[in-house]
Amino acid sequence: MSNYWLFKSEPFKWSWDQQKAKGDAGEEWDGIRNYQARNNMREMKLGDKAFFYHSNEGLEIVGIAEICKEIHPDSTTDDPRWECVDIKAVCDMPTPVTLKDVKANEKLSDMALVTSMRLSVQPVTKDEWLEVCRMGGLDKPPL
DNA sequence: GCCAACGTTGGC
DNA sequence: GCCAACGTTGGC
Repeated sequence: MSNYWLFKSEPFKWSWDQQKAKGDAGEEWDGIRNYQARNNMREMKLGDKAFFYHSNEGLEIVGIAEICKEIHPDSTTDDPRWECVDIKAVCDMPTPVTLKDVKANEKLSDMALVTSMRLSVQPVTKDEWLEVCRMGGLDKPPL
């Protein structure tokens, strides 16, 4: 059974468009220097799905990505503590789901996006996954 | 650009 | 091992 996640990115550093341009090759999700975020990445399995969220600007879930390489050393540092996964774009959210939308939805009140504001790599429950996909206009959510 | 929240570091 | 200082994240 696959699990669900959410990756935050500041679009002026690494945007959904840039991620999509990488296609199936995917891209290393490097630069994470937070233990909780790294620990979440350690749990990820090939094929797990994840929301791609634009922080700072946009403040919305813009697309769905998939883990295409499991945990490995972060190539941007020699510090062995920091590891990461690779992800590739799967599809756009037909309608981006904004942070405002998430906060306004009672079903999503426990979502880490709301409760752990600063965590940049978060777990998403299956219920949350389905609800956000529904809000985003995805009739057939990737599972 | 501000600043609150919160994670990390380092002195003791 | 506590906790103050400091740095970073991210919403507003």
